[in-house]
Amino acid sequence: MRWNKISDAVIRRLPLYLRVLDELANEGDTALISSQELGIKAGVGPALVRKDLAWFGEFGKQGVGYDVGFLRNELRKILNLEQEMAVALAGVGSLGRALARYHLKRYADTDSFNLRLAALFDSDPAKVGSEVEGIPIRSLEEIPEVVAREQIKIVILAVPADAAQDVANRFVRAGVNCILNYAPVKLQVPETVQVAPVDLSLELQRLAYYVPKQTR
Amino acid sequence: MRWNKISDAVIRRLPLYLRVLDELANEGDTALISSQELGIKAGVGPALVRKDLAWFGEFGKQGVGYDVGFLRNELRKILNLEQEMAVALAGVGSLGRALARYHLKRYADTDSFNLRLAALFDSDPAKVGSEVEGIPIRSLEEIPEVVAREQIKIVILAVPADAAQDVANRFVRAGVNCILNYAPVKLQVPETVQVAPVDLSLELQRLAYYVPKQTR
DNA sequence: TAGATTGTTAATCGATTAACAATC
DNA sequence: TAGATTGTTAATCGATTAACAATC
Repeated sequence: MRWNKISDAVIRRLPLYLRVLDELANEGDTALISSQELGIKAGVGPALVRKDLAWFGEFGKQGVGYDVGFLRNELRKILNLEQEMAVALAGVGSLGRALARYHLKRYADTDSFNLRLAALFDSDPAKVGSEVEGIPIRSLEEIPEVVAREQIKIVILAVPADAAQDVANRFVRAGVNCILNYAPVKLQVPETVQVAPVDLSLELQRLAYYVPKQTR
Repeated sequence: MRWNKISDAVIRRLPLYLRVLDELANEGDTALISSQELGIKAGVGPALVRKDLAWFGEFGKQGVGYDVGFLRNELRKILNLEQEMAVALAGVGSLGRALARYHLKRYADTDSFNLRLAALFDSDPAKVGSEVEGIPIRSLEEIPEVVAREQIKIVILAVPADAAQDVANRFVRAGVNCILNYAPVKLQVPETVQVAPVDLSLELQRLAYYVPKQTR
């Protein structure tokens, strides 16, 4: 299985398809689905659904469609969701704390996502040593050790803007190559590292453009 | 000023440019900037910077570049950021609460964004009536009245997945046409309504794809 | 004036859609 | 077999990049 350079646009749609398949699997009454139906439920054209899936193999049967359970399983394999994935959260402010709770609650029981919040980090010595939801808060110095021990693969950055790059660097040096970044900063990272930026202010400013000018 | 159908890809980059200009304006020592420099700082090619800006007018001078203060001001006008914009937050769980604090803190002093968190809503009768950061929590029934009175233009949805569509509908009916959606649900809205989806689990599942399989 | 950089047009690149032969 | 739907190739569409004349 060596899929060189599949466009990120494709990868972004796979979790969308997976979500639809999860729902169908839970309801339990649909064993087969066509690219047509899957597309409608995921908000994607049927041709694009087939093209996306075809990058990874031949998962369907002509004249029949895709087996829900089988395709779901293949997507889980492709997306690397079969094994437990350890995640760290850096920055235990109010946002970080909320994200910690949110993730714990949300992914504890999600069928196709085996996420484990394995560590919390904060630069504030007053916080280090205390616990959130039973997980101890550690200092930034412990990053290399804890990342290695807990096999952490993804870090959620919820630190202030001016600390984000430094903290990101620490995790990258420790071997983490996936960052979910809540800080309003464009992180400079090596090509091998993937960043998912979640930038509230950019989104809100974008939305403001669509507010009708008259009534404003 | 009637700019018909400018691509959303363009609109998404404007807040990026604005952020760079804000920083330069704060430092105060750069009065002029070329598309080259602006592009580097925003992570965009210089030709694209010029093309994006040219959709809205001729803001630069040949051989000179763009005036930082002037361009910043024009972008603020284009993005509708000159006047205070009232925002509501629906769903005062731990995530909603954190977002409320986060927004209040972050945008209280940001120079080019005049956002006011004008109302909180929650369906839980036990929460209705209490306050967060001095803002009372209201019931969903009060949406039409409060939206009209407070001139709310944007809603941040931080409600559970199964409530999201209903709450969104209520705000759309009340006249709100911009939604920042934290619920892991694809909202069905009229064409006139803009949704910015912030979907943690999709992002995390996407990142998981890039986790090296060997070490996993 | 000479040098620099814009605004804009043409060329390229990539992603989506349409079409259809293969086949279940 | 007939009907349906895949996997895939070709056509279209849109967005980015390159190039350059206009001009400060």
